[in-house]
Amino acid sequence: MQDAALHGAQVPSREAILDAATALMARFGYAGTSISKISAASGSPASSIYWHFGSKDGIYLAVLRRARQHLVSSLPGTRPAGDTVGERLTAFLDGASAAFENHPHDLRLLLGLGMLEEGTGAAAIAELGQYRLALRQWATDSLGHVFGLADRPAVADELARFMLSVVGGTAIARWFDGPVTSLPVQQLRVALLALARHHRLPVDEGPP
Amino acid sequence: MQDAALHGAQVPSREAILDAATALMARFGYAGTSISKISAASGSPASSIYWHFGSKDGIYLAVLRRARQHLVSSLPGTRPAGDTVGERLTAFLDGASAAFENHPHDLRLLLGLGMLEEGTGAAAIAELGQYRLALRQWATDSLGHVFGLADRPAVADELARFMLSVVGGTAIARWFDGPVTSLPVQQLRVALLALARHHRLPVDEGPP
DNA sequence: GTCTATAACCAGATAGAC
DNA sequence: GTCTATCTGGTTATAGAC
Repeated sequence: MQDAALHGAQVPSREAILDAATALMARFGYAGTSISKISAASGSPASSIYWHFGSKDGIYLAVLRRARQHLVSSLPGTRPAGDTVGERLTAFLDGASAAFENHPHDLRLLLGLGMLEEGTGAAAIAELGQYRLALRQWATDSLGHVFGLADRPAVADELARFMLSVVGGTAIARWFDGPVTSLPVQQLRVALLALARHHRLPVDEGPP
Repeated sequence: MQDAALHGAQVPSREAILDAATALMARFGYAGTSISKISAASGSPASSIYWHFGSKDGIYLAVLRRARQHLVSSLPGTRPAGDTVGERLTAFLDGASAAFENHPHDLRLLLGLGMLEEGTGAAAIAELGQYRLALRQWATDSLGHVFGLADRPAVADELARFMLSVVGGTAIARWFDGPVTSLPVQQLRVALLALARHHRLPVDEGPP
């Protein structure tokens, strides 16, 4: 497979193709997105697409890579501000909610395209794994900082998994219900605090 | 579209076709499943498939219908047993976890095939909505009974949505990680109890 | 109800001029 | 880097014998 990076030139059409492919694949999935649709949506002929990406798998891989970069670089830092657990947790959840709102495409790509196994290249599958790992790492680090869990990584990991389950489930609900549905920040707050207490973590919050 | 029901005959091949189509669509999605693959997997020629279901949309609709029936009929009743909130909640979550383990196909169909909008028939989309509603109704009724929420339906609905978000997110994690991942029953228990307390519901459980 | 055969079309991918 | 033209194969769907 050829790649524009090897040729050194800056290619505006490359980005346009990626934009179109991202939107289509987030909507219709990998199998449901054809080269000709990408061609029509981006304005570039099919041969240009192949010149840039070599194959349909190549486009998919490039789309995933860019989506991961976009999403990860839009995440807030892993040290949410605040003097108390409650403040830091609020800051963390607000940041997560904002990222959730601003990157529906990228999330859908991660979630919806998990269905491939056969029929797609190993590189794309690996990229998907990286995508998911990056999110997990971010959540684990952030929650570790919120609750002061440097010495209890297992607990941080458990909280992150639970949190990401809710994120994933909410993303599903969103693609049925549309943008009305957003992250249930309040419930997540209550749930995460309860899980922290359940692990006997010091949580400086009582009933109001 | 024709339909075997109109012809009155019992058709064993119909079920075989549906079995094959269910497995394939749960794995590869709607667009990724072709008639010829269903034909090869079920042993019936393509023309038989069209005789039974009329179109690819027709197969999809029938697959969804049957998956919904299977899943819904496998759910435990909406009145989990127990004298205390804690006991009823445990019974409810154990039942949900069992259904989750036993019906990965049916859940995947619900979740993964949400990506269609265009390109698939309106009837199939409506069926998907029914599918999802049935699950929501079951969760709402069950949690209403667990916490005694006959007079506070909004709270029951909120708890059900939160619970189903976790279920959906876990289903996603499962199709990355495989059957190792199951419903986080313990965390769900802690979270749901905390949300109930947050709504000032009487919860007969303190720290042990 | 199931078979073989096939029509009509669209998919992924490539060739070669420019 | 982009264009037009094209090849090959798979796709949905149908026709008509049995």
